[in-house]
Amino acid sequence: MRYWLMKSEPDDVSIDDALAQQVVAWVGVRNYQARNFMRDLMQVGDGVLFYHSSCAEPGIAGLAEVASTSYPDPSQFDPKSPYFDPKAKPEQPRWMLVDVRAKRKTPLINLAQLRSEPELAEMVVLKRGNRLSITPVSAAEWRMILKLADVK
DNA sequence: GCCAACGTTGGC
DNA sequence: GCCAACGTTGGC
Repeated sequence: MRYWLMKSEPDDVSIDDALAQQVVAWVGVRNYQARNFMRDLMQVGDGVLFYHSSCAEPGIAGLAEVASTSYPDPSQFDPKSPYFDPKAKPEQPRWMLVDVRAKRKTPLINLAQLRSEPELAEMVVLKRGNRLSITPVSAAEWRMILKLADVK
């Protein structure tokens, strides 16, 4: 059982969209490290912090969980998709994804709040220059964030 | 295999 | 829109 932070642009898929759909396939990850997290480490039931990025109010916006093991991201094979990858072949896919089940919205925890918590100082997502869209979260960080979100 | 150029991310 | 930081590409 692991914990993760997964970034989504709310203009694309917000926590509200995810809750409405219940389960979303996490399409479009095109970074090998993030792919490897999904492919090699994620297991059904892992905790997910749903993070809004590239928007007016970046921060943690909800809670979710990993709902499948990994499988090929179908968008890599679709020439009409912005995520199309001409080098990917169905018999040898490059990009994998998992399904994510949205669980609940939280009061938005913004970056200033996250940075103000000494216990969260080592969070990967807060590290300078970090651009990874999926980052590991420790059990202690997870508990701290549930506390900040006032989740019992 | 090096590394400069280029593209992308994402907060501000 | 700016720009720092970082990943990827491709010529050599």
